[in-house]
Amino acid sequence: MIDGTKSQPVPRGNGRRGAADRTVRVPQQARSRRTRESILEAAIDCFEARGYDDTTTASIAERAGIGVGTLYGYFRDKRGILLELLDQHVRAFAIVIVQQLEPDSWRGTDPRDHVRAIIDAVFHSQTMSPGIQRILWERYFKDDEFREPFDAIRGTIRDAILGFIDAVADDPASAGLLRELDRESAAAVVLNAVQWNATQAVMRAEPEQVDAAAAAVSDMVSRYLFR
Amino acid sequence: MIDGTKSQPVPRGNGRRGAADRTVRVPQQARSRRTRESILEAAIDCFEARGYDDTTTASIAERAGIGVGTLYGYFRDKRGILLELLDQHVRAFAIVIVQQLEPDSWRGTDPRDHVRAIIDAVFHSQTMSPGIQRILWERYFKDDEFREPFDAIRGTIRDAILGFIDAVADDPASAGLLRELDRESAAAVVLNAVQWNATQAVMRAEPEQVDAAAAAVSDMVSRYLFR
Amino acid sequence: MIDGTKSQPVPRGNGRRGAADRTVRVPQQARSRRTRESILEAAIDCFEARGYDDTTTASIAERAGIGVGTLYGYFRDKRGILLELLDQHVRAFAIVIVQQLEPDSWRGTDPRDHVRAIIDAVFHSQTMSPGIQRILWERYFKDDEFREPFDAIRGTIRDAILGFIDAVADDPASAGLLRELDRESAAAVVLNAVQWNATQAVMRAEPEQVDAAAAAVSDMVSRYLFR
Amino acid sequence: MIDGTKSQPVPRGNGRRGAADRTVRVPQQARSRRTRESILEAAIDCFEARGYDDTTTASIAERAGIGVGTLYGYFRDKRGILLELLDQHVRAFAIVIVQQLEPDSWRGTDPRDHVRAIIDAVFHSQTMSPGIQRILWERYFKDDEFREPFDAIRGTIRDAILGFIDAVADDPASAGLLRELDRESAAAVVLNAVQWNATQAVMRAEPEQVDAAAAAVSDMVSRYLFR
DNA sequence: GATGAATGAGTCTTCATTCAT
DNA sequence: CATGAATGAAGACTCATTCAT
Repeated sequence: MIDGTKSQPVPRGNGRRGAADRTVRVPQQARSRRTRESILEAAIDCFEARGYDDTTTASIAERAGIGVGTLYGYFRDKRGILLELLDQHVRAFAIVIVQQLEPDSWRGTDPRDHVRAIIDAVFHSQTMSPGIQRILWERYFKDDEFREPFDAIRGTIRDAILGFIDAVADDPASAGLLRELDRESAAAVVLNAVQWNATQAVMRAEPEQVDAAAAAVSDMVSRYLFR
Repeated sequence: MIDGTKSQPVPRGNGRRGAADRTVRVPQQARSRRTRESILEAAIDCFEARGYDDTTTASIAERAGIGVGTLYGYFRDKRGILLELLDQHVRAFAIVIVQQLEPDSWRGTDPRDHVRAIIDAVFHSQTMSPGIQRILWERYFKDDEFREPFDAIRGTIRDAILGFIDAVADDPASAGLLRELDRESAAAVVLNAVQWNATQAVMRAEPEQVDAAAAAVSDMVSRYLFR
Repeated sequence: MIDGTKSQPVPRGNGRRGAADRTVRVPQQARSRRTRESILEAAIDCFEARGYDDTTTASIAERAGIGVGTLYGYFRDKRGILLELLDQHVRAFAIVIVQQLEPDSWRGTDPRDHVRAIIDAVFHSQTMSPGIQRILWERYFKDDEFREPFDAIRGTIRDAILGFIDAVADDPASAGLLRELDRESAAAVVLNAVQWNATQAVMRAEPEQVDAAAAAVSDMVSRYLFR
Repeated sequence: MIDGTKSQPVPRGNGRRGAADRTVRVPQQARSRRTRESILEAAIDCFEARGYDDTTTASIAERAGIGVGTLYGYFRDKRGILLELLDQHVRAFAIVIVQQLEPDSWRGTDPRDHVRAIIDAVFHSQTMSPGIQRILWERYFKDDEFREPFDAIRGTIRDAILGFIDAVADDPASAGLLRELDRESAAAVVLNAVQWNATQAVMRAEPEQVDAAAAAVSDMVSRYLFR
């Protein structure tokens, strides 16, 4: 999905590819694709309602209106479904961020405004429902195989931030704007600061707080990066 | 949550109080206390080795050198043990932070230096082993009843930060040092930024990175709070 | 079972005849016959590699290069395939034995030499791969419906042995050669002794042992039957 | 069990000992021992009624009047129960045979009579119910880990037979009685001949046939071994 | 005739918790 | 107080077979 994108190499992959891929249908036909979608939707509903561990594959299948066996035709196992959700949601999200950080996206505007805009977008993007987000984080801490693709995506974003910082430094139009920094660390620190504040904001989901937090984080990051 | 509270009564307790406290002994006898300790130690070892869900109560009991039944004399259930661990470790940690943020601890010194010192301490405090920390976070996202006391502690720290900011504002010696801020939001944002960066640093555990990250975060927070 | 039968109509068939022969095509067309063969070959490969229970019909179909559904056009079910294998392999084997035991095959030669030759052939005939043989025996003990055709074939062979004994007794050229025996029991006992020793030899498959065992069994049987 | 026996080292063992023995209670207490027995009895009933694969652990537990979990406290798993049955039945049986073949058991009597007596005993010993015997053989062909202990026991018996043959050869009282033989092969061949004929006889279980078969096998073996 | 997606019944095993001793 | 045997609910996953295309 979002395949045309030729920019950043946001990491792909379902994990255990290639090995014993058994049956796992690769959906090309229309109906197949729709079945796959319905499973994913059903999974989201179930995961949000009862959490990952307490969701049975049977309940997902039932909600999707198919047999359990069918579900296993589309996904290797329960984790495979969540992995797909991670892929869909987080990657789509990451791609946007990465795109926004590319020079072409901001050249000509004030980097500070751009930072503010991106952070605002991060806070307000409802790409992912809070429920799934919580599940994703839970698995992040619990499941090593899950943390890997998750961290890969984080790494991609961090690199994009670093690229952004470098680009600002090199941009004549922004001469002298950037502070003296350990850019590597700065990129990571900014990523974490934004990510965690956004996560907390989304998880509490009080609209006003979200705006205030977004503003505060923008302020902090701008002051940190720029003079 | 514990919102107006300016004082810092670092929250106590085992969570589910009030229900039916049944047997759960409050150990006063020396031997009882030692047994309780040994359970906690055994639990830490097991949790770190295999994670929370994959640790059986039987294995904890065995490692502690007692019978399974005995374990249930000291803790309501498996979660009760982790809750206690949260209490012990996180509270101890929180108390130190809160203390450091009290006016008496820094009056006379440059607030910027103080911030740097505290953040440095947070990053380097080995209070909690990475393994347990990971498990604590996992439960944070998974278990509502767990999130509650966890957030309570976070609230306490955030309040302490807010108190610190207010104190700096009111301190004649620091006149004009503090930036114009939405202090409530600032406190929360700073807490999140520091906490998550520290967590990531500890979880990856590369010494140099830790130092660099600590420095970067200090820099960011100082620039944000102060002129 | 086929008791009085002196003639040797080596039993045919797929077993469950008469029920509802539904689709199961009797292949007359050339291509059909080849498809049937390819299924059988694929089944042998799969059964040998993973055993009967652990072989899926899907894997057989895949190896045969056809769809699962197609497979069910040629065989009633999974067991039907093994039944066919039993039929093909064991019957072919039985026919040879039975033939060798017919008077026309040995009249004129010393019966003792003939016994030795047949037993030698049984031990060395590679008619059936050890893998399939093991599976056949496994089903023999497990599946009543399977034991039936298997025992029918054994009965045929036993009858042939009995016929051989009788013929030797009646043969003027071998006058006085045969010992006084309960011929019915003798035939069964000899069959079992040869069969089981050959099975064990094949299953262990150590060349020298096979020769030694064959010689010993020949010796034993000859001494038993003849003066 | 039968521990005092200082003779032949009939192989012991439950297979997977030592590794992850988890809980598996070693029953010493009276009640424990009785529970263990009741599980074994229930298992025999179930295995005979429905076969090994079609017997659920739940049905065994139910018949034994205990919870499923309890069953797993006494046996590693379903196979562990059958392994124990193998151990109890086959070993007890083997020990008797081995004992009978020891010089002390027959010195002074005619070896031919002794052989006849032992073979008769083998055919008539109801040590093992036909149902379980069938199951045991089924697993023998199917389950590698099962074949091992089974073959170990067979090896022990074969060695005992070999010892018997050697003893007869060396016994002055039986001078010249033994035929010239490849004794190794002879021992194996005799074992197989007796074993398989006995198995078939038991599985068909027609009393007269059993007697006739036993007599015939005795005759064959005697003629083979002795002048 | 061929296909292969869909089906769903069926099973072993784990483990937190209790309670009789 | 300590013990540890007993409990039994609960769930992921497989695969032979069918049938609409």
